[in-house]
Amino acid sequence: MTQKKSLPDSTDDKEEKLPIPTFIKSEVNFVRLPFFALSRKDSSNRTETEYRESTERDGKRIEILWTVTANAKFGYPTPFDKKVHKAIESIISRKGLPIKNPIDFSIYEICKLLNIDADSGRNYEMVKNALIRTSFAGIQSKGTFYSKNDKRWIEDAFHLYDRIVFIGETLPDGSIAESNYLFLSDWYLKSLNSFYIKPLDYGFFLSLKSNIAGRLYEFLSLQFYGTGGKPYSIDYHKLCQVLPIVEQKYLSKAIQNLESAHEELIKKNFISKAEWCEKPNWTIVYYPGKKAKEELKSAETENQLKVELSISDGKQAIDSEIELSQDKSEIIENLIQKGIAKTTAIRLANNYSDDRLRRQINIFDWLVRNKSPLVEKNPAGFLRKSIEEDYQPPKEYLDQRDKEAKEQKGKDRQERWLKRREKLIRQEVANWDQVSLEERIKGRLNFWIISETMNNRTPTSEQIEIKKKELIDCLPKTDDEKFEYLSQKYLELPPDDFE
DNA sequence: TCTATTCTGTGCCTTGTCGC
DNA sequence: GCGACAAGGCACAGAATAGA
Repeated sequence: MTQKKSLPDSTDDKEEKLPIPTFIKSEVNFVRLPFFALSRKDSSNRTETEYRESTERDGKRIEILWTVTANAKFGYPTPFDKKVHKAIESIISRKGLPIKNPIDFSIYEICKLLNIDADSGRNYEMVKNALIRTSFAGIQSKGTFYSKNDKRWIEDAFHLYDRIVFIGETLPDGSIAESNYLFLSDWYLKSLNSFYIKPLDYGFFLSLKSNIAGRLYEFLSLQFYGTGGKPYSIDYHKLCQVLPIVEQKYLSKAIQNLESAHEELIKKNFISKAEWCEKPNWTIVYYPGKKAKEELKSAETENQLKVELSISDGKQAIDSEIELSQDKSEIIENLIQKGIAKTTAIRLANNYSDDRLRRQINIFDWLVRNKSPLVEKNPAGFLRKSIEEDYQPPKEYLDQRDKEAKEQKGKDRQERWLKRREKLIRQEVANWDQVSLEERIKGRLNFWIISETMNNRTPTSEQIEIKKKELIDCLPKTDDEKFEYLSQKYLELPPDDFE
């Protein structure tokens, strides 16, 4: 077995390759709305694709509908059929406007454009079947297909191709076809001729390996034009309808299904990133990459695209500042560190107040520190549930918190007293000279007299004068000595009447 | 217990090779 | 040129497992 040949790659340097136009003219309605299935399996299971939405037009709320129905015999248009259609668009793009029916083409040419073996009879058959399947798929539009020519949303049932006549078959005028002829439907043809087109890089489209990536490229290319190059957000549900892909029940599956396509588009710089937001309805935010911006710039300069992009009042451009606040980000980071999944952490942060989140995180931390059995088996699960149900803190937690609070209060009082004490002492140092020396030693002198008297050594007036002089001589001279001296007067513990 | 994620298998398609 | 066949890829579904 040789290496599997990848899907046609514009970078392949093969001989006999037909010149591929850089840009092809893709009709906007068919870029915006779903038509082809994106997987073989899906196309074999699918009989219909329905895009339904409630929107407001002219002040009225209306239901719009786009349905693609497979022919029972030929089946639903497949991803390969989509590539064949893109090759048809490529052929059309080489023709000048106005485009007229029928479009003559060769299957050889299509095979070359698809970069598949043009000599294989089987490939010829596949291309033929693709064109037949596409022409048999029925479309119903109720306010979804926009006719730029008529400036209105149409209500009609039609096909993408009205008729396909292969070489040797009879043409509508009775003559025998000498080439293959494709008759485009009226609405499609009118739309192309009224320049309701989105130029797409065909080489880039072919280079995308994932069918979903290819579909996202054309869809987002249009939407980025609508947002003026700003990020574009879309609900997952809606995206599933417009691609179309099977809608998943779980977020992880949804992410998994789109992951490879997103990675490919990021790798090829069409988008810089695709961000999933769980709230409100699994929203995906697509940020245009270098390639998308370049295309946008090119379309603007050429003034090629004048479209009415909005088919609904759904998600539009969003500003970049959808990012979370610093507080929320810190909380989310904290929750993730504690073992909660990122998506859940974001959901919790969005649903509950910062106070509640912080309170429960504090209780959780306390439980962990105290090796509580509550957080032994499934700590992250406990934390999530405690936030969701706003658990009351345990009694021990409250008791300890009260005790800590009391201790803290005592410490704060002590600190405030020490500051007050220092202030009082410094004030007294400053006012030192306002008090006489006799007054300063009065207390000590009296204390000495009482002590001597109690010991039956009642001092004489001469002895008192000597002691008085001695005490005055001992009084401090410098400010520092005065501060030290006065410190003895004020205890370090706050007095009972303090505050 | 419910929800989400991961793993694995299935069905279908594409591609290349080989032989008639 | 054509058919048969094998290998690999892809989207998807369901079972098993982990997490909340």
